[in-house]
Amino acid sequence: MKLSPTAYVILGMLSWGPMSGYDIKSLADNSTRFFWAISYGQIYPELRRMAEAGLVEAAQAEGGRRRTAYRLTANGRKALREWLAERPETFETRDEGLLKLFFASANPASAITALEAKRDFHAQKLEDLRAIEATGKPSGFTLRVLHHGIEMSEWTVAWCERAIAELEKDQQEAA
Amino acid sequence: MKLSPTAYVILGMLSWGPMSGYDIKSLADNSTRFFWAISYGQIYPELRRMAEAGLVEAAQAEGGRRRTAYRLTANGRKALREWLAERPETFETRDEGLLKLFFASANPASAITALEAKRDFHAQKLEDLRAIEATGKPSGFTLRVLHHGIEMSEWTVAWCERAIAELEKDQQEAA
DNA sequence: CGATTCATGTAACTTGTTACATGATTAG
DNA sequence: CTAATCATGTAACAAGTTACATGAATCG
Repeated sequence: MKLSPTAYVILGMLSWGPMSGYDIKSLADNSTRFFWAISYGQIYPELRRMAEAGLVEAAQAEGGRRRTAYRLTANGRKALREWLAERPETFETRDEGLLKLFFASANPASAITALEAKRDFHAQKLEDLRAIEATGKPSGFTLRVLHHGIEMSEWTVAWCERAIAELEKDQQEAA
Repeated sequence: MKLSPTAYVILGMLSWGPMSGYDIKSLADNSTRFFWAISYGQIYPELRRMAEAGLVEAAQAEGGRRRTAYRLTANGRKALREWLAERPETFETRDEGLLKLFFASANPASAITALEAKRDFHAQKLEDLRAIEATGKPSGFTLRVLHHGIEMSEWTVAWCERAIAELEKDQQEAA
């Protein structure tokens, strides 16, 4: 059975304990979203398919709210472990800021706007990641990934600042 | 008329001079692909739609090979300039290496494999970008974007090396 | 003359997002 | 009581990839 990388996000989350689709989405919005976003439109159909394939099973339907928590089956854990052992292949970036900077000769004034937007985006991301760090929850591998995000965002903000300063200097010299 | 970011890649390329769909694809594979990839399945239908909308027009159908080069119309240039002036919003990453590292507690030995694959990917990218730099073609904004890619790749390769070394040290201490 | 490159195009598929609908429970 | 949160789900849409088909021109 071939699963999409997104299905493995679900499997990975369930490896930490039983969870509902809602829990998975909430967790993803505070963690993997920075390097692998997922949406409800994927989660619920995928959970159902994985249940049919025997990779996950309903864990509880306890009192209170209507809610289905899923847990990994032995097959599900095996599928996750096998996927983890394979070399990752997807490393994609869609950066509209770099794209606009790249074509900025058609509108040179837009270059600084694009860089400011890129800087602001990563500054916000940095703030979000530091807030997650402050909760003290991540440890081990997840903490390492968090630190990657923090350091990368710091680097990116600094790069944007530097580029903006250089462009502004160019403008002054041209004037 | 609402255009997809990918359509603006085409418009941006045409702002440098008339080009065929094939030319656009070749150029993109040596430049924007690192932060905004496009495929033939988008280019040809998009060129046709933009021609119908009056943003581009066929420039030549000169002798030799069958070939349609397009150039920007005044409206096309205007659309490009307006898009450039808007704040960019899309900054997305899909990093399967970080994803596997994030869930590596379910298979700890896989962490180093994932990091090595990530390192190798960015080392290859660095090599590609340096080869482009060596052609001496990029200048101005495109050179700045190229340098962003080079510096970011260097940073990433170094980060991976460091993380691998730390994980290997952890393993030794555990043994 | 055979391989490569130039060149265009489409169909099927995969993937993912957005918006909406629905309704229970809980906190203030 | 009412707003927020918990919770599930789908339909329509948007975007993009892959594989394939076709064939001319050029290079060795």
